[in-house]
Amino acid sequence: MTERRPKEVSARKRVLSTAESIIRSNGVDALTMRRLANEASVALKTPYNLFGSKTGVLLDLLNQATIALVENLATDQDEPAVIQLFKALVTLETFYADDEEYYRTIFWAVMTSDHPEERAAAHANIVALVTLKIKEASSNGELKQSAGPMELGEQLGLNLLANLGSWAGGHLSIQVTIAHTRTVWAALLTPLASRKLSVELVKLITHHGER
Amino acid sequence: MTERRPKEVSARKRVLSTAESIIRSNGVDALTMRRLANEASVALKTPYNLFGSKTGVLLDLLNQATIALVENLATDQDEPAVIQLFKALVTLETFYADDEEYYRTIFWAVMTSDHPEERAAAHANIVALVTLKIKEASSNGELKQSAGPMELGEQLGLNLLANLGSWAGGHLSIQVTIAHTRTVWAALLTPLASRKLSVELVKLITHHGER
DNA sequence: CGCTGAATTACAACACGTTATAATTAACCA
DNA sequence: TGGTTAATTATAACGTGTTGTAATTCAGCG
Repeated sequence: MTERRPKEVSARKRVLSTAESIIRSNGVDALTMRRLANEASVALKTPYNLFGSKTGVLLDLLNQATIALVENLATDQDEPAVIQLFKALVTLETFYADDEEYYRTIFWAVMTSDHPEERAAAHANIVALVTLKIKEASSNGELKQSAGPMELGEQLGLNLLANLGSWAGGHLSIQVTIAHTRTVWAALLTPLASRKLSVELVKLITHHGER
Repeated sequence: MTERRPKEVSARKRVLSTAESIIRSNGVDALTMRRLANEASVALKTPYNLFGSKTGVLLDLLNQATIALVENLATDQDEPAVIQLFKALVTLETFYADDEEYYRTIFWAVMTSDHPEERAAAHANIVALVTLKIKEASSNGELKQSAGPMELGEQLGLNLLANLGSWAGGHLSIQVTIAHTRTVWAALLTPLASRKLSVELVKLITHHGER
């Protein structure tokens, strides 16, 4: 019943950092389980014990990145919740832009894995997060009564997710991707925003004309 | 230089219909190249000669479906181009809904293939199609001058694509997916629409409150 | 009819993700 | 210190997509 950790932990770290460095230097196609095991100095089976599958390894890398991203999200609680959402979009953009190819790669790898459970988790998380903020905005009087916070939050969250999916799979930069998301969010929220909020949203939506 | 067709054509048809029936009866996971070759009474190498890869086979199935879909798109040229776009959304929805699991499967298979060229093609196609209609709308006076047809068309097309990607990979129905697309399209177009068009768009956007 | 050349075939093989098996290692506890 | 037990190891194997090779088939042409 007692769990043994020391060796497993170090092997775990070694596998993860080896995976990351292989991806960084040679791309995700170069990441084979045999090479990973060799370079991490573990048996082929060990990554399977620790992470369950190749996707499990990549998911762990993605989770690491997501944790680091969420730490950067420290929001100013005094600001309107809707504005916090838009600022989070900026944070996300600059975070991913900092190492775009790497994040794109692991995002795509997890997204296209056969085991759909992992996709569903990340999916539900982000929608819940956005919905939470929208509810907050709603109870703060930032939005008109006619706005259904659940549907609105789901709509915004799913839009972000869908766009990130396109980003991961394709040839759009994270900047363009987030710009599209911002435009759609602004277009959806503007008709529902209270007067005060509208002023700030108009600034955001006018970005569309440029570029 | 002369091309021999008879045998190749029949083999081609046999491979495609066999692939389709395997997917329909046992899912895409059951579609292995060896099984496909066996049931199509063809050597393992033949599908590679004809389609290049497994993804090539699936892409051909998707193209078949797309051709059938486009035939259903026969639009009423007298209507405003923007309204034609929204009606095309309805056509797409009912077409996919008719056999949702099958279309979802092949869509996903092509979308997540390693060879990205195939993705890029479908990608460019749909964006071009939407952009064309938006340009038409613009020169018909359906949209205000401030609307940039290129960016707007790209934005709408990419949104549709991103949402279809989510649909293919996930657990959202095609109805919900298209509803989201319709809402976003309406939200983006409404501020840019001429007075006459606005009236019709308002009807569409009010779908959002329900369900 | 027989020839030619391209398509198709049968067969083997490769690298991949993954799993099974049995032997080995090493942390924990008495 | 030595025994117990779980993790790790080495090794082999399976099914997969894909490719190479050499033999075979077959439409078109003289």
